[in-house]
Amino acid sequence: MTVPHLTAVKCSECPIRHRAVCARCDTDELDRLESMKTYRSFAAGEAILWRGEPLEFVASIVSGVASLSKTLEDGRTQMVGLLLPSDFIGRPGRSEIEFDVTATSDVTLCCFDRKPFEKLVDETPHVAHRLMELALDELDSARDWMLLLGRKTAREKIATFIEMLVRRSDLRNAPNNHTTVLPMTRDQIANYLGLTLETVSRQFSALKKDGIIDFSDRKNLVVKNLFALHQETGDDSDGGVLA
Amino acid sequence: MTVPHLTAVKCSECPIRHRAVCARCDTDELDRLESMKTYRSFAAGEAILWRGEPLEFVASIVSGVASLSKTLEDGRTQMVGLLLPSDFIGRPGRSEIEFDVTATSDVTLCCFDRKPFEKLVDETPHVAHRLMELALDELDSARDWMLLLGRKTAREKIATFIEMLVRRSDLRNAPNNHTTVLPMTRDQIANYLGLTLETVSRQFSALKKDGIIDFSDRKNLVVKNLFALHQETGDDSDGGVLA
DNA sequence: GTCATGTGTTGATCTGAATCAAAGTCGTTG
DNA sequence: CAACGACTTTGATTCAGATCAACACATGAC
Repeated sequence: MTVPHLTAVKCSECPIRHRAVCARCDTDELDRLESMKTYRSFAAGEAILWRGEPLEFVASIVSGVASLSKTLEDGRTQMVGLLLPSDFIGRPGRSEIEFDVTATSDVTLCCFDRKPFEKLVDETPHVAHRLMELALDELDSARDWMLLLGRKTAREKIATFIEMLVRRSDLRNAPNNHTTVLPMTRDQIANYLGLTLETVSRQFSALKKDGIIDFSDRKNLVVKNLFALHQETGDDSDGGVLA
Repeated sequence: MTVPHLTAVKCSECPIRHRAVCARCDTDELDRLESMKTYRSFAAGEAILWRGEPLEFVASIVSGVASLSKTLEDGRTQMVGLLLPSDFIGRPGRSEIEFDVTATSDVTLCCFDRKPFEKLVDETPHVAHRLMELALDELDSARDWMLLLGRKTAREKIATFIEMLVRRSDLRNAPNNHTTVLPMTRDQIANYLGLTLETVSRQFSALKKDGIIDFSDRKNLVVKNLFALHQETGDDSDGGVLA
């Protein structure tokens, strides 16, 4: 899978250098970080962190997709965030989280023990600064998602989702014929968008029938017309001839 | 209006000392802050900040209620945040915001010019730390709201909203008979909850009929049974006698 | 007072998405 | 390769909440 964030910034292989920590890659602290890191893997479906559990480490996604979700007492759940490669898990200064973190696909994390990581953060203001930026970015995207959940129709939700995937996974193609991989099942997409899996499936079928997207298989998606994604129903039957 | 946050922390009158800046109130920096502050007022309905506009100041709400909202091209809008007295407006290190800020009622703000405020923040790590905490709090409540918008029913949305108001406005009453003031119109509540104003009105009526809440007038609300707020429909007709 | 105007309630109807139900597709394992 | 399970599609039906519409109730201006 392509990770534009990693190739965009020329720096060594550890993702945390890029998104979470280092806007100024030539400092000493990075060597300290480097010596602290460990890798952990989780199988698809496995829990990474439970709500309320003490937070032992911070981490950066190396590969795979993880999700943040909240659950009501009766089992209804809503994803509240999606973590793609190079994204950061962690709450500077917090020891608990308010949501579950689950591996959506097989996931590899690059982890740092929380305590020494926080010590490092406290001692290097530009790293703290970078983490604040990340938190504000998260806040902005959470608010975008609130608009989606509260006011968009099923088709608009799917369109926004596809557009987000294209934006994050495909930076080099021509304006049309973008390619993406759906990183999750219909059920998980439904949880992310505040829909049911049936509605997600129907909307994909409708977009396909309208010639806006196409599937080579269940996961691999071609967007044939990015602009039309955001248009009305594409009810193009042209008003057929009188019978 | 009662502002529990202000009375809970014994400190001088400026709200920014309490929520945004100062967990350690005896430092010199506060005097610098004190000399920087100015007050601004906005009438109900007036815009405080527009999306994309350069951000000239940070501020703390002294009185009144303001809201953050996002709007789709066709006019559908969704509130993405509600600012009550002592809440903070501002994005350390950012010069723009991604949403509109509007005065929901008449509002008074305690403002600080952004540049000198940020200088102060850069020079005093514990203030930066406090701002990070605020950002993470915001993120947590944004995610709670995502669960509400994506998965809760109209009744549950109203119940959660009422409970939030009670929690923030009324800390000293007995477990039942909590009192609150609805700080906004039905229409604004609907925008906050991802509903229409008619649905909001109907749900209030239903809760009243079920004896769970009561209105002395349109704005003043008594919660007679906080627990029952979160129960099922309260369809208590008991299965009447056979006709 | 009465006439606007903004706000709130209630009723009737419609509709988009949920729910219920049945098949179809793919990948895996024995 | 057959049989199983996980995932997906599609159809029929239902229902919560939206929409459309009318009226009620304040408040303030004149």
